[in-house]
Amino acid sequence: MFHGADKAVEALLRGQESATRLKTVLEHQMRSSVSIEPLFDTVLDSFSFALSLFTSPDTQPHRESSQSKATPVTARKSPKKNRHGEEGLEQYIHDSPIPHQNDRFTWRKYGQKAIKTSSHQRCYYRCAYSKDRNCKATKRVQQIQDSPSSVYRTTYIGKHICEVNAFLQLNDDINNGSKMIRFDTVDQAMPELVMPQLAPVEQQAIAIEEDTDQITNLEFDINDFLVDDDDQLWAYQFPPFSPGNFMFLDDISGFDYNPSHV
DNA sequence: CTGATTTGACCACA
DNA sequence: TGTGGTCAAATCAG
Repeated sequence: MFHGADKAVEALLRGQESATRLKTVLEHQMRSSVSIEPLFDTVLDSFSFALSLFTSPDTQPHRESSQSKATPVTARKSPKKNRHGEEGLEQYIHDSPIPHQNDRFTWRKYGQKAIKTSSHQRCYYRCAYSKDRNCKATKRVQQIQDSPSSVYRTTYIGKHICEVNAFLQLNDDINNGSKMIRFDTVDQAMPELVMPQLAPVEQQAIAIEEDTDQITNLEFDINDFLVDDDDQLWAYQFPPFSPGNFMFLDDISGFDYNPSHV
């Protein structure tokens, strides 16, 4: 096997788990309000991630699907300082047929400009919490290919500080007796916070009425799988959706997932 | 009324 | 000096 095989296996397991959930949702679709699109995306992303490990085991894989692709750009040819003198900010490019909007973060448009090399205008967005939480993350969206096969390029620049700040604030506010698990430190999670997320499956509560009149409550979150302290693959590759990197023990009671057993 | 978007002007860099 | 990125006032929408 190659370096990263364990990660590939985990990705495949993750895809399998999402497919199973998708099946459950589809079987009860008529009575469920849960969106299945995030689950589709999760399945596709998981398999794409695993495949990328097989095809380029020695490099940090980037996620790619039939509909879109995302490419981290860590080294700019000539890091251009912005007007505040910051340079070398991490970039992440995401190409898709539609503008990449469902990326968990809240953006505020602050500019739009015609670009000389393109017939389409470029839109500039910054984190909606840029002022409140001093978050410097920005993104640019530009159509780089005309219809019918139009392609929108979303370039994420900088790291989201807002979630960390929100987490710290939340930590101060938490005074109840709930037990938490920290998956990693804030600093460890930080480098990837700007990256596009796996299908942003928000905390969804499904109330599915079974044929047997049995009520089953399925409450899940992608991050519920980030329980392996020894291998922080998913915490690194797919940062959590909730502020900070913690979850309540109540959420994972009965959880029985251990990749090392596979 | 408030928050979000638009848009022309300004600024920094190559 | 041209180009791309950001600012901020004006405008729009809920």
